[in-house]
Amino acid sequence: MRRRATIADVARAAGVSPSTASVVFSGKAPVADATRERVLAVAAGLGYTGPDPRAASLRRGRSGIVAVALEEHLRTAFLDPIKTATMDGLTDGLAELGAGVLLLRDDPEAGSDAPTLATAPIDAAVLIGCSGRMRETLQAVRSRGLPVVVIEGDAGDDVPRMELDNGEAAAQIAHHVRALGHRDIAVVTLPFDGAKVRGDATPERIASITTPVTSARLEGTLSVFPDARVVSAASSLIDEGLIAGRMLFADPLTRPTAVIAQSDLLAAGVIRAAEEAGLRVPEDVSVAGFDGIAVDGLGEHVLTTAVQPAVEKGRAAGDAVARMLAGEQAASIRFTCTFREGTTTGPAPVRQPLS
Amino acid sequence: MRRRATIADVARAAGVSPSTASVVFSGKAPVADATRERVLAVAAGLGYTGPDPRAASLRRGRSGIVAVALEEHLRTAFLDPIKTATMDGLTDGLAELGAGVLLLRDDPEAGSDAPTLATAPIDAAVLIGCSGRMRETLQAVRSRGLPVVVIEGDAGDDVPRMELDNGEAAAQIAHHVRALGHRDIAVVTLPFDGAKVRGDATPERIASITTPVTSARLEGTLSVFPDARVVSAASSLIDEGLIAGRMLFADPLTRPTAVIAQSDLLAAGVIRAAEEAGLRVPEDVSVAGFDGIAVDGLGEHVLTTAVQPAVEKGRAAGDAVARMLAGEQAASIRFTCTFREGTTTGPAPVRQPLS
DNA sequence: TTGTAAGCGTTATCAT
DNA sequence: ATGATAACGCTTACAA
Repeated sequence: MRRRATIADVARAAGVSPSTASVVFSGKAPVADATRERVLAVAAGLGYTGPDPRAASLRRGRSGIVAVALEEHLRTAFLDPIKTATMDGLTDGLAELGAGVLLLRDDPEAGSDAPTLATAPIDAAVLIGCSGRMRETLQAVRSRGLPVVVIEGDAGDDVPRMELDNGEAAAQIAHHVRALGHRDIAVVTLPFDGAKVRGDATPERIASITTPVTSARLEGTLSVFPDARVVSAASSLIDEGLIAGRMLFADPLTRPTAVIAQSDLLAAGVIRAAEEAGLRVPEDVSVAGFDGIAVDGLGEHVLTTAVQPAVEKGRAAGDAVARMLAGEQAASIRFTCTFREGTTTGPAPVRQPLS
Repeated sequence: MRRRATIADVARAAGVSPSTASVVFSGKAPVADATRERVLAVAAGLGYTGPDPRAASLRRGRSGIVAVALEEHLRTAFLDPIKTATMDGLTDGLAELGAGVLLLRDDPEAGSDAPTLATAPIDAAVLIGCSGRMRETLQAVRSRGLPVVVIEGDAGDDVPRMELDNGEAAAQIAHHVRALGHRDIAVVTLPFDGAKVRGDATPERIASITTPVTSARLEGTLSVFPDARVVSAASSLIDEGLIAGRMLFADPLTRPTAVIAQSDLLAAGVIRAAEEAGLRVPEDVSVAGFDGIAVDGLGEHVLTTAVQPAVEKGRAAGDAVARMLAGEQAASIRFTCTFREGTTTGPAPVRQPLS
């Protein structure tokens, strides 16, 4: 087989100019019916199935592709209900714009030549959960002049952000817990950074948190409970909450009466750990989450949590990209979480005085 | 601001040829350190951040992007645990190959100019759950000479397929149910086609099923229970199973003693419907699923089901694409499901004779 | 190690 | 309604 036919071949065989043939396929200008028929017939005969998208996108300066960069391994992202809900809204918003979604990882393995924000043929980028490490790649994208929108992250003041009132919502949960009489509190946090460290956090480590969501929620909680014990999880998974919960409930004398988890999945794990330790929720220990998703395996419990508008966040990001691509300005949007009191928090138990 | 700097501008300003500048960025040939430094410095000065991916991909003939086409709306796909598991394996396999994943819908709305298999700058395509409608688009891709792999679908004999032994596994479940003494059976199927019709199916409709998974599993079941009542669901969701279950359990006189659902989610819905109708599972009615995923809200039940290797399926598809891109042949693979007996199937209840 | 030159396949512009 | 032509920005033989 010879080389693939091009639009020039088709044009020549049909006895028209390349521009006419091009127009037949793009429909961007009127063409005589007879001419179109002929071109199409010739194209079919040559096995030409339409313009090469690579060439078209070079010429047009648009590829019709928007990158969605995730901080973590894609496998992890798909497991996170909040991310999928956000993606859902996002793909919706982008579809209206006529763009496809290219899934990208923030940090492709060094050796791999997988596409990155800097090397992929994209028209714009949406970063989900952008933290420090992403900054320099981001710089490359921005200096290419491509629109960038950030969901739950910080990429500088001139990059539109779609974010939550994480601090306020976390504080609201904390207030609720304090109003119930709790004084011995533990916080189970989302990851501090890419390092996936697990366990009790020192003040220094807390000061060095690079993940904006983690630090905003933590600040909200600590504003109410400055002395809370802080334990970080390596990712937002039930199993991670389980591990953290086991740590917290290991010593009956020092265990908290309430645990504030930074995600519903973590909270579900903490609850499981509590039950494993023979503690009743909420009679012996209260547990609160964050996100407002449906969690598997919680049984009859309804989590006390902050419900976030995840789909709307994604859709708003898509809309912002569309606007920027159209040359307009796009503003940051701050979404509001809704506090939901469930059945997993209750009055603080009365401590037995040490006789 | 003037037009964006190109590699030619950089080369000129650095006093080298374009090819040298190109090599500095691609690293495909040795360059004197001094030269590289100079080029890089000049590039930085001009705000040049590397080759335009669109131009590079035209020249190279590769874009580094593989399309993953889903039949349904992305939102729906993400809700399906099997699809996410498959995507998980797939993105893994493709990452090794160094390709990005472009999420595509099979059937973009007519008005939208969203990219399609025919118009996106892709190097290959993976179709998940390809049914009839996708065929013609597919034709365009194949005649562009791009590798195509299909997961759970049929795109012609020369397109490698990653599939399950759906028929055998379904038959195995049916045998299990029959061995328990059941004779009054209902099947709750996955969608027949894109139409999302719901309810009792006529033989004609059954004959016209275009979704391969649905028809393969159904044939397996009918091979054991030729007279089973067949009810189709509009999609693989717990709520759909619930709707189907309500239909089945509406009339105590005609209700089946066992329901074979084509997915675990549907089975979970059927179980919920049974409990809603005051029926105990499995004492009054047995329910079996398909997939082997963890389902939310099943309580203490362990579903009797066929466990499929979803992640492996995806990864194998990624590997197949890699092989085809390397010019090798890729063969179809048929994965085997594992029957798992749970607690949702039991002996058929003894019918009260009508006195 | 660096330079020359020839495209990659398309589409926008401007005539005709 | 159609045609001629010039980019779009880069890469890679091949030559020096």
